[in-house]
Amino acid sequence: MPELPEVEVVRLGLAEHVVGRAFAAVEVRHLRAVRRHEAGPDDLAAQLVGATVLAARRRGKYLWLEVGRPGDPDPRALVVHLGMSGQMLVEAPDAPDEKHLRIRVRLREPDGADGPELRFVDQRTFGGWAVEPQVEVDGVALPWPVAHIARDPLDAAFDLEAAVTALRGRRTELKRALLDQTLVSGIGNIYADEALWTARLHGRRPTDKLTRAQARAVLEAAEGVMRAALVQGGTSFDALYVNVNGASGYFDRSLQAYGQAGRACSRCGTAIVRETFMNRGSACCPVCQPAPRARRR
DNA sequence: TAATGGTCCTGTTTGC
DNA sequence: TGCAAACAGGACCATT
Repeated sequence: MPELPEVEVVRLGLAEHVVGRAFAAVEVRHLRAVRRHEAGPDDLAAQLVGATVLAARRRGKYLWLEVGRPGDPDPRALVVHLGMSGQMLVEAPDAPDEKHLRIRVRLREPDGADGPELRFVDQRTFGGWAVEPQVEVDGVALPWPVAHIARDPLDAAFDLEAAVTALRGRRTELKRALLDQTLVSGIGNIYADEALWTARLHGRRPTDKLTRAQARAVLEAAEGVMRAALVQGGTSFDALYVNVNGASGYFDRSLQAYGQAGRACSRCGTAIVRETFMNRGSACCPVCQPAPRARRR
Protein backbone atom coordinates (compact mmCIF):
# COMPACT_ATOMS: atom_id res chain seq x y z
CA MET A 1 0.00 0.00 0.00
CA PRO A 2 1.44 3.35 -0.90
CA GLU A 3 2.07 5.40 2.21
CA LEU A 4 4.22 8.47 2.49
CA PRO A 5 7.59 6.93 1.51
CA GLU A 6 6.10 5.23 -1.54
CA VAL A 7 4.29 8.36 -2.62
CA GLU A 8 7.50 10.35 -2.29
CA VAL A 9 9.30 7.87 -4.53
CA VAL A 10 6.57 8.40 -7.11
CA ARG A 11 6.89 12.15 -6.77
CA LEU A 12 10.62 11.95 -7.38
CA GLY A 13 9.99 9.89 -10.49
CA LEU A 14 7.40 12.32 -11.79
CA ALA A 15 9.68 15.28 -11.08
CA GLU A 16 12.31 13.63 -13.23
CA HIS A 17 10.21 12.26 -16.06
CA VAL A 18 7.07 14.35 -16.34
CA VAL A 19 7.86 17.91 -15.25
CA GLY A 20 8.54 20.05 -18.31
CA ARG A 21 6.37 17.97 -20.60
CA ALA A 22 2.85 18.94 -21.68
CA PHE A 23 -0.45 17.07 -21.86
CA ALA A 24 -1.27 16.30 -25.49
CA ALA A 25 -4.27 14.01 -24.88
CA VAL A 26 -6.07 12.53 -21.90
CA GLU A 27 -8.14 9.36 -22.05
CA VAL A 28 -10.23 8.40 -19.03
CA ARG A 29 -10.95 4.71 -19.22
CA HIS A 30 -12.67 4.23 -15.88
CA LEU A 31 -15.11 6.75 -14.45
CA ARG A 32 -14.35 5.90 -10.86
CA ALA A 33 -10.78 7.12 -11.33
CA VAL A 34 -12.08 10.67 -11.75
CA ARG A 35 -15.01 10.55 -9.34
CA ARG A 36 -13.52 13.34 -7.25
CA HIS A 37 -13.42 15.61 -10.29
CA GLU A 38 -17.00 16.74 -10.03
CA ALA A 39 -17.26 18.26 -13.50
CA GLY A 40 -16.58 14.87 -15.06
CA PRO A 41 -14.00 13.22 -17.30
CA ASP A 42 -14.43 15.51 -20.31
CA ASP A 43 -13.84 18.57 -18.18
CA LEU A 44 -10.79 17.00 -16.59
CA ALA A 45 -9.32 16.29 -19.99
CA ALA A 46 -10.17 19.75 -21.27
CA GLN A 47 -8.42 21.39 -18.36
CA LEU A 48 -5.26 19.36 -18.83
CA VAL A 49 -4.77 19.25 -22.59
CA GLY A 50 -2.29 21.89 -23.64
CA ALA A 51 -1.03 22.54 -20.11
CA THR A 52 2.57 21.99 -19.11
CA VAL A 53 3.60 20.16 -15.93
CA LEU A 54 5.42 22.77 -13.87
CA ALA A 55 6.19 20.88 -10.67
CA ALA A 56 5.51 17.66 -8.77
CA ARG A 57 4.56 18.17 -5.13
CA ARG A 58 3.38 16.13 -2.17
CA ARG A 59 1.89 16.41 1.28
CA GLY A 60 1.33 13.26 3.25
CA LYS A 61 -0.11 10.69 0.87
CA TYR A 62 -1.45 13.31 -1.53
CA LEU A 63 0.50 14.01 -4.68
CA TRP A 64 -0.12 16.75 -7.21
CA LEU A 65 1.27 18.12 -10.43
CA GLU A 66 1.13 21.87 -10.89
CA VAL A 67 -0.13 22.45 -14.40
CA GLY A 68 -0.40 25.60 -16.47
CA ARG A 69 1.60 27.70 -18.83
CA PRO A 70 5.28 28.22 -17.96
CA GLY A 71 5.52 31.16 -15.58
CA ASP A 72 1.86 30.87 -14.66
CA PRO A 73 1.45 32.72 -11.34
CA ASP A 74 -1.58 30.69 -10.35
CA PRO A 75 -1.23 27.17 -11.71
CA ARG A 76 -3.92 24.58 -11.16
CA ALA A 77 -3.18 21.27 -9.55
CA LEU A 78 -3.74 17.78 -10.87
CA VAL A 79 -4.33 16.06 -7.55
CA VAL A 80 -3.48 12.38 -7.50
CA HIS A 81 -4.25 9.97 -4.70
CA LEU A 82 -2.93 6.46 -5.16
CA GLY A 83 -5.40 4.91 -2.75
CA MET A 84 -4.42 1.35 -2.01
CA SER A 85 -3.16 0.16 -5.34
CA GLY A 86 -2.56 3.17 -7.58
CA GLN A 87 0.49 3.42 -9.81
CA MET A 88 1.81 6.25 -11.96
CA LEU A 89 3.73 4.80 -14.85
CA VAL A 90 5.76 6.56 -17.52
CA GLU A 91 5.99 4.29 -20.52
CA ALA A 92 6.55 4.13 -24.24
CA PRO A 93 3.26 4.57 -26.16
CA ASP A 94 3.57 1.13 -27.68
CA ALA A 95 3.82 -0.63 -24.33
CA PRO A 96 0.85 -2.98 -23.91
CA ASP A 97 -2.04 -1.69 -21.85
CA GLU A 98 -2.09 -2.76 -18.24
CA LYS A 99 -5.11 -4.76 -17.14
CA HIS A 100 -6.16 -2.05 -14.71
CA LEU A 101 -5.25 0.99 -16.79
CA ARG A 102 -7.62 3.77 -15.70
CA ILE A 103 -6.25 6.94 -17.29
CA ARG A 104 -3.85 7.41 -20.21
CA VAL A 105 -2.05 10.66 -20.95
CA ARG A 106 -0.05 11.29 -24.09
CA LEU A 107 2.79 13.65 -23.24
CA ARG A 108 4.46 16.13 -25.54
CA GLU A 109 8.08 17.22 -25.36
CA PRO A 110 8.96 20.92 -24.97
CA ASP A 111 10.11 20.94 -28.62
CA GLY A 112 6.72 19.65 -29.76
CA ALA A 113 7.76 16.07 -30.40
CA ASP A 114 5.68 13.15 -29.13
CA GLY A 115 6.70 12.05 -25.67
CA PRO A 116 6.02 8.98 -23.55
CA GLU A 117 2.71 8.14 -21.94
CA LEU A 118 1.79 8.77 -18.35
CA ARG A 119 -0.54 6.03 -17.14
CA PHE A 120 -2.62 5.74 -14.02
CA VAL A 121 -3.08 2.09 -13.18
CA ASP A 122 -5.20 1.14 -10.18
CA GLN A 123 -6.50 -2.32 -9.41
CA ARG A 124 -8.83 -1.50 -6.54
CA THR A 125 -9.92 1.95 -7.73
CA PHE A 126 -9.59 3.63 -4.36
CA GLY A 127 -7.32 6.19 -5.97
CA GLY A 128 -8.10 8.88 -8.49
CA TRP A 129 -7.36 12.18 -10.21
CA ALA A 130 -8.95 15.63 -9.97
CA VAL A 131 -7.98 19.06 -11.31
CA GLU A 132 -8.40 21.71 -8.63
CA PRO A 133 -7.46 25.32 -7.93
CA GLN A 134 -4.88 26.03 -5.28
CA VAL A 135 -5.46 27.94 -2.08
CA GLU A 136 -2.97 29.45 0.33
CA VAL A 137 -2.65 27.75 3.71
CA ASP A 138 0.07 28.83 6.16
CA GLY A 139 1.83 30.66 3.36
CA VAL A 140 1.94 27.57 1.14
CA ALA A 141 -0.11 26.96 -2.01
CA LEU A 142 -2.12 23.75 -1.67
CA PRO A 143 -4.77 22.22 -3.90
CA TRP A 144 -8.22 22.60 -2.41
CA PRO A 145 -8.66 18.91 -1.49
CA VAL A 146 -5.31 18.97 0.34
CA ALA A 147 -5.97 22.13 2.35
CA HIS A 148 -7.14 20.21 5.42
CA ILE A 149 -4.20 17.78 5.45
CA ALA A 150 -1.60 18.37 8.15
CA ARG A 151 2.11 18.60 7.42
CA ASP A 152 3.88 15.24 7.41
CA PRO A 153 6.95 14.38 9.50
CA LEU A 154 9.24 14.68 6.46
CA ASP A 155 8.08 18.23 5.74
CA ALA A 156 10.88 20.72 6.44
CA ALA A 157 8.39 22.90 8.32
CA PHE A 158 6.94 20.05 10.40
CA ASP A 159 6.65 21.19 14.02
CA LEU A 160 7.15 18.17 16.26
CA GLU A 161 6.31 19.92 19.52
CA ALA A 162 3.10 21.32 18.07
CA ALA A 163 2.18 17.84 16.87
CA VAL A 164 2.87 16.44 20.36
CA THR A 165 0.52 19.04 21.82
CA ALA A 166 -2.16 18.35 19.21
CA LEU A 167 -1.92 14.60 19.72
CA ARG A 168 -2.32 14.89 23.49
CA GLY A 169 -5.21 17.27 22.99
CA ARG A 170 -7.29 14.58 21.33
CA ARG A 171 -9.56 12.31 23.31
CA THR A 172 -9.30 9.13 21.31
CA GLU A 173 -7.14 6.07 20.92
CA LEU A 174 -3.52 6.51 19.87
CA LYS A 175 -3.60 4.46 16.68
CA ARG A 176 -6.71 6.19 15.42
CA ALA A 177 -5.02 9.53 16.03
CA LEU A 178 -1.91 8.44 14.14
CA LEU A 179 -4.06 7.53 11.15
CA ASP A 180 -5.87 10.89 11.24
CA GLN A 181 -4.38 12.86 8.37
CA THR A 182 -5.55 16.18 9.80
CA LEU A 183 -3.32 15.70 12.84
CA VAL A 184 -0.13 14.38 11.24
CA SER A 185 -0.21 13.18 7.67
CA GLY A 186 1.45 10.36 5.79
CA ILE A 187 1.02 7.60 8.37
CA GLY A 188 -0.98 4.58 7.25
CA ASN A 189 -1.74 1.28 8.89
CA ILE A 190 1.68 -0.23 8.29
CA TYR A 191 3.78 2.63 9.59
CA ALA A 192 1.40 3.21 12.49
CA ASP A 193 2.00 -0.34 13.69
CA GLU A 194 5.73 0.06 13.22
CA ALA A 195 5.86 3.39 15.06
CA LEU A 196 3.81 1.99 17.96
CA TRP A 197 6.10 -1.00 18.24
CA THR A 198 9.20 1.19 18.22
CA ALA A 199 7.76 3.49 20.88
CA ARG A 200 6.53 0.50 22.92
CA LEU A 201 3.01 1.84 23.05
CA HIS A 202 -0.28 0.05 22.46
CA GLY A 203 -2.59 1.47 19.82
CA ARG A 204 -5.49 1.62 22.24
CA ARG A 205 -3.72 3.91 24.68
CA PRO A 206 -5.82 7.03 25.22
CA THR A 207 -4.14 10.04 23.65
CA ASP A 208 -5.04 12.40 26.48
CA LYS A 209 -3.18 10.22 28.98
CA LEU A 210 0.11 10.13 27.10
CA THR A 211 3.09 11.98 28.53
CA ARG A 212 4.78 14.44 26.21
CA ALA A 213 7.74 12.05 26.06
CA GLN A 214 5.52 9.18 24.92
CA ALA A 215 3.76 11.27 22.31
CA ARG A 216 7.09 12.57 21.08
CA ALA A 217 8.52 9.05 20.97
CA VAL A 218 5.77 7.66 18.77
CA LEU A 219 5.91 10.60 16.37
CA GLU A 220 9.69 10.41 16.13
CA ALA A 221 9.39 6.68 15.55
CA ALA A 222 6.96 7.31 12.70
CA GLU A 223 9.38 9.75 11.14
CA GLY A 224 12.27 7.35 11.55
CA VAL A 225 10.55 4.36 10.02
CA MET A 226 9.31 6.42 7.08
CA ARG A 227 12.75 7.88 6.42
CA ALA A 228 14.25 4.41 6.47
CA ALA A 229 11.64 3.18 4.01
CA LEU A 230 12.25 6.16 1.76
CA VAL A 231 15.98 5.46 1.62
CA GLN A 232 15.30 1.90 0.50
CA GLY A 233 12.38 2.66 -1.77
CA GLY A 234 14.17 5.56 -3.37
CA THR A 235 16.89 3.30 -4.62
CA SER A 236 14.64 0.88 -6.42
CA PHE A 237 12.99 2.83 -9.22
CA ASP A 238 14.52 2.80 -12.65
CA ALA A 239 14.57 5.29 -15.45
CA LEU A 240 11.37 4.92 -17.38
CA TYR A 241 9.24 2.99 -14.98
CA VAL A 242 7.98 5.05 -12.10
CA ASN A 243 7.13 2.21 -9.84
CA VAL A 244 5.00 2.83 -7.17
CA ASN A 245 3.80 -0.29 -5.88
CA GLY A 246 4.46 0.08 -2.18
CA ALA A 247 5.84 -3.37 -2.07
CA SER A 248 9.44 -2.28 -1.75
CA GLY A 249 12.06 -4.55 -0.25
CA TYR A 250 11.57 -2.65 2.95
CA PHE A 251 8.44 -4.61 3.70
CA ASP A 252 10.17 -7.95 3.67
CA ARG A 253 13.32 -7.04 5.50
CA SER A 254 12.58 -4.44 8.07
CA LEU A 255 9.08 -4.76 9.45
CA GLN A 256 8.95 -5.49 13.17
CA ALA A 257 5.22 -5.68 13.82
CA TYR A 258 3.01 -5.30 10.75
CA GLY A 259 2.30 -8.65 9.17
CA GLN A 260 4.51 -10.42 11.71
CA ALA A 261 1.77 -12.11 13.75
CA GLY A 262 3.05 -15.33 15.27
CA ARG A 263 6.71 -14.43 14.84
CA ALA A 264 8.93 -13.58 17.77
CA CYS A 265 9.26 -9.94 18.75
CA SER A 266 12.86 -8.99 17.96
CA ARG A 267 13.18 -7.23 21.31
CA CYS A 268 11.75 -9.73 23.77
CA GLY A 269 10.97 -12.92 21.85
CA THR A 270 7.26 -12.93 22.64
CA ALA A 271 5.00 -13.83 19.73
CA ILE A 272 3.56 -10.80 17.94
CA VAL A 273 -0.23 -10.83 18.13
CA ARG A 274 -2.77 -9.62 15.62
CA GLU A 275 -5.85 -7.75 16.71
CA THR A 276 -8.69 -6.13 14.85
CA PHE A 277 -8.91 -2.41 15.28
CA MET A 278 -11.02 0.02 13.28
CA ASN A 279 -11.91 -2.87 10.97
CA ARG A 280 -8.26 -3.31 10.19
CA GLY A 281 -5.50 -5.61 11.22
CA SER A 282 -3.17 -4.42 13.91
CA ALA A 283 -0.04 -6.17 15.05
CA CYS A 284 1.86 -5.56 18.26
CA CYS A 285 3.99 -7.20 20.91
CA PRO A 286 1.83 -8.01 23.94
CA VAL A 287 4.81 -7.64 26.31
CA CYS A 288 6.60 -4.58 24.90
CA GLN A 289 3.29 -2.84 24.15
CA PRO A 290 0.94 -3.65 27.01
CA ALA A 291 -2.69 -2.81 26.36
CA PRO A 292 -4.26 -0.23 28.63
CA ARG A 293 -6.15 -1.86 31.49
CA ALA A 294 -9.50 -0.11 31.31
CA ARG A 295 -11.06 0.98 28.10
CA ARG A 296 -13.78 3.55 28.17
CA ARG A 297 -16.40 4.08 25.53
C1' DT B 1 -17.26 20.37 17.42
C1' DA B 2 -15.11 16.10 17.84
C1' DA B 3 -15.40 11.35 17.79
C1' DT B 4 -16.79 7.13 15.59
C1' DG B 5 -18.15 3.38 12.66
C1' DG B 6 -19.73 2.02 8.13
C1' DT B 7 -18.79 2.05 3.19
C1' DC B 8 -16.60 1.98 -1.18
C1' DC B 9 -13.73 -1.56 -4.49
C1' DT B 10 -11.65 -5.99 -6.52
C1' DG B 11 -7.94 -9.48 -6.48
C1' DT B 12 -6.19 -12.77 -3.31
C1' DT B 13 -6.42 -15.84 0.50
C1' DT B 14 -8.82 -18.74 3.55
C1' DG B 15 -12.28 -22.04 4.85
C1' DC B 16 -15.90 -25.30 4.30
C1' DT C 1 -11.69 -29.62 -6.14
C1' DG C 2 -14.74 -25.79 -6.21
C1' DC C 3 -17.10 -22.20 -4.54
C1' DA C 4 -18.18 -18.64 -1.16
C1' DA C 5 -16.77 -15.79 2.37
C1' DA C 6 -13.27 -13.19 4.45
C1' DC C 7 -9.63 -10.03 3.91
C1' DA C 8 -6.82 -5.95 2.59
C1' DG C 9 -7.29 -0.49 3.92
C1' DG C 10 -7.31 5.36 2.89
C1' DA C 11 -10.59 8.60 2.73
C1' DC C 12 -15.10 10.08 3.04
C1' DC C 13 -19.61 10.58 5.13
C1' DA C 14 -23.48 10.12 8.15
C1' DT C 15 -24.50 9.71 12.83
C1' DT C 16 -23.90 10.41 17.70
